[in-house]
Amino acid sequence: MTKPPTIRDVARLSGVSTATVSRYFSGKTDAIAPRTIESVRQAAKVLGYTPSEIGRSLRLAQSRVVVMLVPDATNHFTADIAVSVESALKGIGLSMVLANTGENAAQQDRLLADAQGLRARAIVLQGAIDTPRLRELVAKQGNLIFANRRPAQGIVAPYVGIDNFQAGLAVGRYFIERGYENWVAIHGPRHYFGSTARLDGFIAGVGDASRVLQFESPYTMQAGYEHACRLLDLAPKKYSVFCANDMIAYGFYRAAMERNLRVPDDLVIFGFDDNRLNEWLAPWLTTVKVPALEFGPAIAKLIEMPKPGFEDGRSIILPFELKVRQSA
Amino acid sequence: MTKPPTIRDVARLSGVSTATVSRYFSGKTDAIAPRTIESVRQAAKVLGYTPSEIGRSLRLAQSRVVVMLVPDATNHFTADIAVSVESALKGIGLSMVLANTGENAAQQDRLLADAQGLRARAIVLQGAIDTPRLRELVAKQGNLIFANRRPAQGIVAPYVGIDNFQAGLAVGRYFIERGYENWVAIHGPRHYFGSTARLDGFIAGVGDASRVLQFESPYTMQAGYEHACRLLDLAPKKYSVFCANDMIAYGFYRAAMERNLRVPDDLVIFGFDDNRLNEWLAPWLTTVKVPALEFGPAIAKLIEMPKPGFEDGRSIILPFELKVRQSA
DNA sequence: AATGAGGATGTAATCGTTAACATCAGATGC
DNA sequence: GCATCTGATGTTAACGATTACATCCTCATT
Repeated sequence: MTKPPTIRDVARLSGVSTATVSRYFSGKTDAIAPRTIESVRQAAKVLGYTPSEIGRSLRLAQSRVVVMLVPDATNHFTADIAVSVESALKGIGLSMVLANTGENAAQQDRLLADAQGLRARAIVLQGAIDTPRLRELVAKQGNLIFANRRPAQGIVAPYVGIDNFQAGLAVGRYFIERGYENWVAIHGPRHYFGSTARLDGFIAGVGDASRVLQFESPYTMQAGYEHACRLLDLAPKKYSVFCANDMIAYGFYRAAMERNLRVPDDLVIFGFDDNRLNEWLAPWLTTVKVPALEFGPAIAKLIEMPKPGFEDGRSIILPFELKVRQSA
Repeated sequence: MTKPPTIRDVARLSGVSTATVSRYFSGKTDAIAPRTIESVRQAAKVLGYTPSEIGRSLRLAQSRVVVMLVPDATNHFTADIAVSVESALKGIGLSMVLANTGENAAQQDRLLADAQGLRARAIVLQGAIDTPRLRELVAKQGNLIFANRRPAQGIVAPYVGIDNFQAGLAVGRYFIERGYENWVAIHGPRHYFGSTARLDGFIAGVGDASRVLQFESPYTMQAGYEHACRLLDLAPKKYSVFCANDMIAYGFYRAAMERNLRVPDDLVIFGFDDNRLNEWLAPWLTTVKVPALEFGPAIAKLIEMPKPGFEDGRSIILPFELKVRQSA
């Protein structure tokens, strides 16, 4: 209704200068007389004053906002990472803005511009698409952090996440070790950095690219379902399928169920991420566990690091784990 | 690295005043000569200039940020609403900040203060907890919007969502119609406004409160699971269970599976929300469909509405739908 | 009593943008 | 030729906070 009280209103009411009020709200209380502190506190309370983050940001040329760009906020794994980051950031006094790129390069670039406009303290990208604008921003701002997928060749910026190649490798080796046949890899979109790292690792693991059926796929249940339908109807076999994430695996599984196929007797399915739904809704899914909740602290640490930390592209590699369950 | 260019830098480079540059970036281009437009455009591009949202917000005493407070961002239904709102807001030039209250009153109040500090254009609450601070804010700022759960008695603010009482009523009537017995209601926490509206509706629907076993529960799978274990072990019966949301229903179902109970022969389960996972992972779940994707446009409309819209607590009631599947 | 130290507080410039108002050049009307 | 108008652009005072620097006061010291 009425516009919010400013530092000046508080100063006037408590009979001090704006400088003193500012000191009070920036925690420099040991330089203020106790009586003054009390009177400022009172006045602020009476007026219902909250310092304007905007005024402060302008003055300090530094906002407390961190922008997180995600390809799909309804992906449970993505959401887990976002929650973890948000809560870690709050711990160091920062807010998180979440925005969806919808796996769309133009949309991503628009959002990057927005983030720049907000003078974001940092920009965290879960699944970035390689565009000129992105490269420009990395070079000029140097406050971008790549989460879960490494930046493309030639982009120097810190990365937080597992080693996707090694994870793919581990799955591939597991396939060999167990003697699985009819390998299928449903991998993520090629425009995502590191989306293919998993695939490359997997191929290195099984040791023979020519025997791997490869499909490029969006990271959705729908896509997994469709790939499965095509595959299972055209050339039914006992496939061993490595899916780029759990969503794709869910979709694949559903198609298999509809055809009365059983895991692991008629079909082997591997997912990736081990999002928290698995425990409840897909306790059958063998997958690679990525520690979603460790992203927040790692990213917070990176942001608090003095600038040089960004510039030399320091990264934090998290551990992964093969989670073997019924489907393999 | 280097600090970002300002409007002054652009003005200097293109040889015009800051006012002209400002006009260009606020879209008042029809008052500028075409040649000037071009030179400003060029200069901005060369410098990589993006207007500072902070400077603009300060000057306009109005930010373009909308804060959304959610009790649990990893709940898929919540995430769907958030995505819908975010995308609708982007359509009208606003950004969304997402924050988790973690179902915690103190945390909610802290976040409300943060939102106030950001001078948020609006604050959207998915599941608000009734606190003095909340009431104060509603009265003083008048820019709060309640989503999915109505505000408590005495709080006048717009609401977007279904009529929870009517939905509960429909479920209760369906129970009667189908002749279900052994009614159980696992309802949400009492401190959520409207959490009990569903329960009250349900009781009105079945018509006899004394025959309804009631449990208060957090909105989690874990909680649903635990309630189910206790109930099914202590006094096994063919229960007909109305869960406060789908998560609770998932947990309940898992416990039932572990005991080799089948739906609907040994057990009837109703969920609530019909989040998008159901289609893929829980195609058996009977539930009340709440149109998550309609929240965004509705909320955007409310925010664009001139102030009086807020003040008289105008609301948008969305339709719901009983989605009967295998579990009932 | 004069000096100085040091603690508490005030003054004022500044951050990047917008917009009301001022200015100015050229076109128009008489 | 002068007044007037119009369209393009410039000048400048905000917006709300922070902070370097200045000031003032009180004591302690000599």
